Amino acid sequence: MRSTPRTEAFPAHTPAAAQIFTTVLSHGPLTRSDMAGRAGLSAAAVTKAVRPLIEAGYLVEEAGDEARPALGRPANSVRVDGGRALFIGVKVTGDEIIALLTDLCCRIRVARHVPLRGREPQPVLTAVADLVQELLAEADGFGVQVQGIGVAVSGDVDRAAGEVRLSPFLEWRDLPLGELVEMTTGLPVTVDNDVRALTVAEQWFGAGVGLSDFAVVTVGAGIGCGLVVHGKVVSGAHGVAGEIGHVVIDPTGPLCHCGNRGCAEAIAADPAIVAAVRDATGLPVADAAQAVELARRGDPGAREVYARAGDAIGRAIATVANLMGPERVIISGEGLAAYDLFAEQIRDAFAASAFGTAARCDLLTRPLAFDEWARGAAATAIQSFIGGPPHGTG
Amino acid sequence: MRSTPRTEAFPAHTPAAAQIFTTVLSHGPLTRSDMAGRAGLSAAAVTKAVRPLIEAGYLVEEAGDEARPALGRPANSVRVDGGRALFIGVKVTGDEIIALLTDLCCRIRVARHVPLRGREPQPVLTAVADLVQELLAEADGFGVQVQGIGVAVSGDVDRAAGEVRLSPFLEWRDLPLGELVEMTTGLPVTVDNDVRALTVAEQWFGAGVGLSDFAVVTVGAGIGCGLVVHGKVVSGAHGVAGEIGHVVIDPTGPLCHCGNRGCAEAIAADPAIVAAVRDATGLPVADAAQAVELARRGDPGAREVYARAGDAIGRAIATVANLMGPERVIISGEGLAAYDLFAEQIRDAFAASAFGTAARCDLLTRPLAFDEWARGAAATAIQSFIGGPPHGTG
DNA sequence: GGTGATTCTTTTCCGTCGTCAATGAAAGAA
DNA sequence: TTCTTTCATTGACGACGGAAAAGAATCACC
Repeated sequence: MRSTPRTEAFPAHTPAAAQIFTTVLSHGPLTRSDMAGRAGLSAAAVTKAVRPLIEAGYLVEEAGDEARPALGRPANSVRVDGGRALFIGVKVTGDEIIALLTDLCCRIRVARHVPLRGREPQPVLTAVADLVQELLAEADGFGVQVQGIGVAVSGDVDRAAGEVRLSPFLEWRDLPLGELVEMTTGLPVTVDNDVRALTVAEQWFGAGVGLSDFAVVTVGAGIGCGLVVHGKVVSGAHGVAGEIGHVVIDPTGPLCHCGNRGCAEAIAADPAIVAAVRDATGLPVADAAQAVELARRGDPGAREVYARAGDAIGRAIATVANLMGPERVIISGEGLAAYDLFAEQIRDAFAASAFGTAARCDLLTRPLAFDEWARGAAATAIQSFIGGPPHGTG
Repeated sequence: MRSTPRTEAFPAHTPAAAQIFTTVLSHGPLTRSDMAGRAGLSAAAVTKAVRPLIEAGYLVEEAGDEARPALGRPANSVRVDGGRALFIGVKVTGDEIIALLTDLCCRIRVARHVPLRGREPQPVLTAVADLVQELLAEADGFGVQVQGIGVAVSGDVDRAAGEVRLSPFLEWRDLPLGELVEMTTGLPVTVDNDVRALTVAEQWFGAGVGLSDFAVVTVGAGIGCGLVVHGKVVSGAHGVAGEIGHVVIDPTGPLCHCGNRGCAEAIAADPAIVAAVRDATGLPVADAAQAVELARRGDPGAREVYARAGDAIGRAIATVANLMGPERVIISGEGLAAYDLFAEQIRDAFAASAFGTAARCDLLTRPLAFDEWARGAAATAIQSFIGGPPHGTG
């Protein structure tokens, strides 16, 4: 039997140190004067912040011999030692659990997933605990301690309290998930909404690095949106934000489960597309993969459905851009498998609906690996571990 | 001839002092321990921050003899001395200029407005300069120095640079308005977008006090929206945000000047309403006042137009609520004169379209006096004068 | 009218953090 | 070798805010 995992504290005792560290984490190897510039600190402050982090092994000096400016003392780059700590990210969906072991740089070391039968908290918790134990065993193999667990769940999640307030997919309500997982694992647990977790991953390790205002739009079983404004992920006063799926695109459109007609989700989410393709073609299309295939083979009905979906997504994104003026929108999600089928419509609809300079916003697609959601969860765990102030603009 | 105005620096040398001051400014008279609690500082820090502000006359001790808890040393309340400094707020619209003299608490002392003939920068600047001179003369009468001028303009404004990048109403482009007004007045000038200015006024002096996430929606000649997220007004990466007017409500609706169909502005802004009422009734309705009157007298066509407008506004607000989860939405603007005609539809449409806990968001109407826009401009001037970090959550 | 209890406020001391300016270090250039 | 350039470190310093203790103002009680 394994002894209870021990976690250690991250040695960033000052806000500046945490800021320096996240800067290096996001922007790869940096020289000390680079850090000073990006973080808006003096060189002296950087030296003082970096030393304990190097001593603790979280940062390492790098023999940065690339493209020196040939004059003056060469700069010493510093980078994060990803192998210094491990984290576990868990994504719980309605029918499976995905769990990852990642390093401090959020690089995936091991991935596991198990199908899920029941949705009661009890069996789900047991399955999560089992997966976590497996990954902890793997971590032992690396000889590195796991410092935290992130759990991502769709729905209304209170990260600070570690509680799932309402998850329609899982039919959970007011579940102190963080506490429960903490009890079975003995590790610090961060619970967050899945889209927000993905947004954190993009902000720290992805296409949102260095941006203070951007959005992540996910297309798949549902349509979601994570927002970063003023350098921080938006949670909303009541814990819910980014509900782009229920932006009404066409008041005469199909009925949505929320009760309205023509929500983006009722037009462009996978179930809606499958249903619409079935309607249009009369064929017994069972899932999104079949719908995509049909469209790729040129079925006009199916193609039309995808065109409409792309239009809806583009207009939903334009709505976000008009309201918040992000610098970039990152489009992601399982639904991107069909991107070739609606890319044009998304861009056209966005261009037509974005108003004024909002149209300057940069649209970026990012194919979503199946384990990306769990990676988001790991990112929240890393965030909690490092603590300190939220990611700045640098 | 008056001597060149001299402005003084605000004596809040530490961020904590500025925070304390804005807390008192927004939350009225406060005892020192109240401030400490709200600002998250120690009592000692409050004492140290308050003293220089009292010495400089910006704060004054108040004989707060109301409802003492009967035990212990009575608390001394402190409040802002509004009369300590004056500010000028100017709102430039397509056909008139409104200028206000306000005190430090943004209370209006004197209001002036003049019609505007040309829209060229030159005559507008002259008119602004004349109005400002008049108000400076009034300020002399109070024996108090004017410490800054705020100018609010619709369109794309870069506050930091003091430039109007694009104002469709005024047909201005890349105009260094701040610099120009500063030259003619010798006072520090803050230039900002009109809706954002109004939002600042609500955040510091209105219904947004103490909220870290809220929205201001204005209904009138256009439909606008100011957003506060994480305690700061959202400006967007490209200077534009809150373009709620071009959220598409009904893709089959009337053509909007932006080129799309069924934008909120194309349904619910004054010109759209007037046009629709004309269409519906066949009467030569000239302006919003006549349309309102017609509807109030029970004309079914006009009533229907207002009902549709209310529905559009409610859905636009729900879109904002779904995306950013504000704690409150403040509805304002000249269009509120017709509030009785569409209040019900706004609330119904909002309730129907707001998803999940976003519906908990609190809808508040705030009748807009004609000079409220200029007051927003004054608020931005006050904000610039005080400097320091943006308004916190407290 | 003391004396004590209670609460608000101020004072004093102290630790922390980050900047400034000077110094040291590592290269290439002259 | 010596100078120049750039990066990095050091130590002195000052600003800021917190902890704790003292002071102040009131009421309750004897």
